Amino acid sequence: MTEQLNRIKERLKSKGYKLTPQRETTIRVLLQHEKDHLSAEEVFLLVKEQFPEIGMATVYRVLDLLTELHVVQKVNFGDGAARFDLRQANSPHLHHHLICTECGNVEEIMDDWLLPLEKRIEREYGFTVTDHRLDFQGICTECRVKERDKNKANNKCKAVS
Amino acid sequence: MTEQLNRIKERLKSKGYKLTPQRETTIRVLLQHEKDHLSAEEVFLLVKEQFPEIGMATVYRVLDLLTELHVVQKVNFGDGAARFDLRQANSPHLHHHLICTECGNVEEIMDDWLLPLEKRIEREYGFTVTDHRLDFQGICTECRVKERDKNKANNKCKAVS
DNA sequence: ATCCGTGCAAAGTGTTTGCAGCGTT
DNA sequence: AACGCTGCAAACACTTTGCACGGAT
Repeated sequence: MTEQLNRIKERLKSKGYKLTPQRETTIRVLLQHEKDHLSAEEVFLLVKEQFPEIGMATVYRVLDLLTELHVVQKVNFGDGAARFDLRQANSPHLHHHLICTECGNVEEIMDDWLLPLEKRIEREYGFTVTDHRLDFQGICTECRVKERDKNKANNKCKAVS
Repeated sequence: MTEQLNRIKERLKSKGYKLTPQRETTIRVLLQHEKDHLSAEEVFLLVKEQFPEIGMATVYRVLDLLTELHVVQKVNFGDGAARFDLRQANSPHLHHHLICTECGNVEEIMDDWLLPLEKRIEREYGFTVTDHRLDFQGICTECRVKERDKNKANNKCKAVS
């Protein structure tokens, strides 16, 4: 984790960007919430706890910067706000998402399924892949159970009335 | 194409929605631009040509409706605006996208690569997949050529100065 | 002295909502 | 008369921008 932080600091410096307290705090927050998919506003609130003077605009600027440096990836799950996903250390593979359309929960899966496909795309389409994104929408286990129970209840009511 | 239109009309009716001129025109526009990935505003402008009184809000409402009916899918390529993709007739498979980060061009590929993965997700994660989305970002052939030429030019200049 | 980075407020953009009016049923 | 659908304008949510200030080089 400190190692990751150093790696990122290095990358900032090597591109001529300064490591300001705002930037460092933002990076720390992102590392601490590696598993979440924070929106800009969520990042802002978390950073504000440690650095109350910061403004939204700065957070947006830092997030843009980190996107440019490939430290995070901007993703969009369809709820109005962009979210930011920390990228894996030395790996070219992003994780994929299982997005539940009932409860909005997002689960990550880390399997590495797409490399063969990327090779094929390079070959067949002449397209150099730098990134990919694979999301599945559907119903998670919990919601399927809930849904089933609800239906049962409804049927009971219908039977009574 | 008329066949598709009828299919969609049927689906509207079966869910108790009316087929108004606004809705029909919007659907026609979407069918005519099957290959594009129109934003709400682009749809609006195209519909307006045939139906000048229509308002943006109506277009948004129709697009929401069609999303709900699984006629289109809302996608987001990261350029701020949602785009709407006509879904394939009787096929559960969506197409995938090759998005060029240089010129913004979006190419579609229709291969059907993900069905085995979906099965595996159902089995291993207990997650019922209803939809998926697979996009690749990278550099398309044309941009790679341009990039190479530009670099050549730059190097020439450096050599001169 | 210059330049980069910041905070604030204002502006911008894409999207949603409230509401009165209209046409069907 | 009730209801679904519409157009308009206002509201909204997220993001970007202009600008003056401050700190580091």
